[in-house]
Amino acid sequence: MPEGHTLHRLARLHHREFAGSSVRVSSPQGRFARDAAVVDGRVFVRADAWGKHLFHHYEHDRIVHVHLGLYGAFTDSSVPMDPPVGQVRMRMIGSGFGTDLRGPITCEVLDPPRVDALVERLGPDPLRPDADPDQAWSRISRSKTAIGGLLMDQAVLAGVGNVYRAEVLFRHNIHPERPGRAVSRDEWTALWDDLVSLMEIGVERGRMHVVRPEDDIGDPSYAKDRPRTYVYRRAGSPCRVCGTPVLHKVMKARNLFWCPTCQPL
DNA sequence: GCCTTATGTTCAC
DNA sequence: TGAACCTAAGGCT
Repeated sequence: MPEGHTLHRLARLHHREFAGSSVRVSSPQGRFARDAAVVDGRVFVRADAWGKHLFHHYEHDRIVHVHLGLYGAFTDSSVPMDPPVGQVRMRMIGSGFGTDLRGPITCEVLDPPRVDALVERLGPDPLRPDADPDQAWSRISRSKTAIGGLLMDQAVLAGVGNVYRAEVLFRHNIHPERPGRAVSRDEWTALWDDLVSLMEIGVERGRMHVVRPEDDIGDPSYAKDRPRTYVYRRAGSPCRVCGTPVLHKVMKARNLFWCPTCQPL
């Protein structure tokens, strides 16, 4: 589930497993081969994440930038690793830990100025301690755009994706199509604080957990492999709070879900 | 074996 | 606004 929490969890894992020693980096599939050769064998200094972007900092100012896109994923294993299976864009082998990256939308080597330029285009990330929610508020409070769209705009807020978008708006009884400037300052503060805690839980558990215990009532048809949610992917099912069928529409090519009773316009 | 689906982004029109 | 793109899994035939 590559929303911001996934990338921060990966950054934490990669930092723990790779930082401080050299890493073998290759591209079994070939598409990252030229860049892999640049960092192969260098010392891995640190990993960090901003929004949905992951950065591996190697010695001598070379940074591997990864964006998972819709279905990129890392598969971890012990060392020695088995021969690569499928389309492995990047293989990393450390001492005792290795990982394969498949299906990212971006995997490239950058220098520090290019990383700075990239990060400059991103809004505050609720998972970063230095994040300033006022920066997002200044955009939201002046915008006619729907809050559901603004939360997904990485230049406004970095790291929130379609699931957190739907769930946090439900938790605060805000209709996703309400204009940003019709969101009050207090509502925004509450939304931000909630995103911080929900996404931190996501990092800790490696899985989204957004349903309050008192609302976590049975839903036997719910697929095991997706997070238990209030509205995301629950179109037609009764709202966990009021029982009204959850609504769905496609908005700007993304699936949007909400409860018309709990989230009146 | 083929079709659909997905938590995202970018580019063309 | 729609299409394209990166890949794998699940449901279907």
